[in-house]
Amino acid sequence: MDWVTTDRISGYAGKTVELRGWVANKRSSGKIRFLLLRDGPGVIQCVILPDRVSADAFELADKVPYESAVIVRGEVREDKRSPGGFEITVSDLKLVSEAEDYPIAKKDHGVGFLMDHRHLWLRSSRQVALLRLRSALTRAARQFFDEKGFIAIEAPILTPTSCEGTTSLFQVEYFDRHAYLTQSGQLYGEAAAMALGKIYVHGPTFRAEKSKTRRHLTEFWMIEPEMAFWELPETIDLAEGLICRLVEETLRSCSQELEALERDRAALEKVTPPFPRITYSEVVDLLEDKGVPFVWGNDLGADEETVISQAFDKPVFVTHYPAVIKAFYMKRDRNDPRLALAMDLLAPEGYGEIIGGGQREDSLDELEARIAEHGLDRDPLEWYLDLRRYGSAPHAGFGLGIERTLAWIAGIHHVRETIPFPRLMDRLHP
RNA sequence: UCCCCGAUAGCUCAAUCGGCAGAGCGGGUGGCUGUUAACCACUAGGUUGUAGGUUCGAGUCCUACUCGGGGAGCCA
Repeated sequence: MDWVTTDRISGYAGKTVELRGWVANKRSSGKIRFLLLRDGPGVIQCVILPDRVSADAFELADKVPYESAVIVRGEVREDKRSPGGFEITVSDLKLVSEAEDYPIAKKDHGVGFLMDHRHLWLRSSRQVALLRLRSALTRAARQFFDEKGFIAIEAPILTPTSCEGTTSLFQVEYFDRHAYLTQSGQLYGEAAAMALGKIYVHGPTFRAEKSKTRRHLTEFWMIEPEMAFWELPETIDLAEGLICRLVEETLRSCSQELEALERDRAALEKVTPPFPRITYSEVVDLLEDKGVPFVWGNDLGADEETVISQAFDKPVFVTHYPAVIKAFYMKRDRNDPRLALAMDLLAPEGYGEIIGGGQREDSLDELEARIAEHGLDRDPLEWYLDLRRYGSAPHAGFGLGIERTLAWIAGIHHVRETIPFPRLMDRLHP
């Protein structure tokens, strides 16, 4: 007898199969009992009738606690009354492991309780949908770069110093000295781009900022492409292509997940090229038109980002920020040295910045001056300066935040649900 | 670090003006041959976050603390 999973069940109509999974729910009506079996790929309703199974199995169908592991054998039948269209008429039900009282009920839980039980919360349909969508999203992103000839590289997670010199880092003991958890793979990505041409880093990132918002985690994942001999405009095109690909792929292959998440497809269908591209200075004018007080030279806060993203129904690129509010490695605009060749992509619906990047400073003299201006320690960056000493070339790249992108595409409120085990300022467990 | 809100049964919450601590879900028992977060009946379940204060009387008012949630700054 074949062990079949629910995603392939439609090919087995009329056949007797075995399914292995967990008791997601059960209902009974006297002499007929229903058991919802969750097997990972999906959920299927199993019907237990007293004249089709042993007395023990019929009894078990009533007594088996939620989330117990079971093996079901029975005939696959198409039935409109069953959620999902197919159901199993059970001929045998075996208990693999009886569960203790399951803490997560069918309804009404607070976020704190669910986060304490994250290891079990993952089993719920919404979380399963989110994690499947996350997997589809990272797969699509990597395919997008692979198809274009990008080489995947890994950046170190333990680093000797800060990449950007601004944010707080997690310090760890490293033999007789200190090391820091990386806040970006970018600098290493630049070195790899000089070796391989076009590369991307897909890896974790750590920020010790005491941020408590729906957009922040202390540990999150980025995909960071870096391209030698590329400049800002084509880098923006690449970012636009990536986002469109991710949305297309979601709409094409994740309909069930979007439905489970009750995500409005129409909002995603609007995400087609070209995205609006506005400069920082134009943003200042836009904010003025909207009656939001803002001074040129300040960084955009959450309120400003919300106003900007609400002015458009697709993601919007903001470019040419004042250099002083951007990282030391950003290349200055030749036409206006106050500006950096930077670009951020703001997601619609208030999800904030999902991409940040731009063209890198490729002049040794300029970069040395920036390091000094930012008050950074030069010694640990000598290797980075070498990239400008030995065949420096224009280059550019960006970082895509996986969790924010997923939160936006999935239409969920908080990024903590977009990663299996979120790390937050006040939460390191489970 | 700052601002706001909260903590009552295993879970989600209610409790009027300061006056007998309750409901739904989950658990247990029983019923029901097509249920869809099934339903119906019965049942068990409490040091109201901690410490102090005001009061004849505190879940309710006051102070401190602890924990949690939301937001800001910073950022992806």
